[in-house]
Amino acid sequence: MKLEDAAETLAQLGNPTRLDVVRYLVKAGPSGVPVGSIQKQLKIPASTLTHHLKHLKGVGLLMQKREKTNLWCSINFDRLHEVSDFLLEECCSFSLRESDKAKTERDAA
Amino acid sequence: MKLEDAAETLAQLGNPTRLDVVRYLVKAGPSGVPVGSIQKQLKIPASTLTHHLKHLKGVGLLMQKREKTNLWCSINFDRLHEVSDFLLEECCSFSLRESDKAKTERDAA
DNA sequence: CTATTATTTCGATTATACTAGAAATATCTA
DNA sequence: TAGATATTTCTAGTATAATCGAAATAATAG
Repeated sequence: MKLEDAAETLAQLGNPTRLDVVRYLVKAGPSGVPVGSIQKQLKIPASTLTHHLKHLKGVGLLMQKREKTNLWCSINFDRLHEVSDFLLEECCSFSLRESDKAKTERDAA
Repeated sequence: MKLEDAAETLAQLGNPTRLDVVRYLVKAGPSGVPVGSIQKQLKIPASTLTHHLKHLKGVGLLMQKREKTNLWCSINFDRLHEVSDFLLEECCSFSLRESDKAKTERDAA
């Protein structure tokens, strides 16, 4: 994942309203939920919600599928994983080293 | 981690310049690097860099420690983990289910 | 104390994002 | 087709962020 893409995706996740939506969609699971359910559950005005969904779709975090009058929304889990992986690239080995240091210090005490 | 804090932290990570800094600090490891090194390596104007470092410090992603004329910067790995954990809370079980589905489909074929 | 290097503050410009009501459109059901 | 429900577009107000040069401050070495 390129830095610019990761930054853009993280920026979209960095809005409280959108993060709330994402969290809701994660909990909803792969089958997803209609736009209207999100709106009612999270109490977001319809136009505001549409605006945010467009953003999430724009960075590939959101998938949509129409069924009758409802538009079902679901999270793109792979994308979410890509972003969190970007955040942690390389860093796990370092934090392990930190943990080892801490452990070593405890052992020495 | 509270949603508001996660959103604020993600928003700070969602700027290309800052994410570049974070990536650089992650690679630098726990010992960190001086502000000036970041500035030269990533070619960010000093005042711009100070501005971004303030943001990163504000959400607890950056730790600083003065040593002679240099101000050493290092990433707070724990904080980075907290954020990525927030992104993935609950979602791993779902993506496992998806993997299981995929596996099931492969097995059936 | 002076010079040097490192970092921050100030200030101004420019651009972009958030929010949500009202009206418009889309999709279905009867 | 009419009526109901779902979703989007339009629009406008308000707020916040990114950028960086110039000047100011901090910390040290000689």
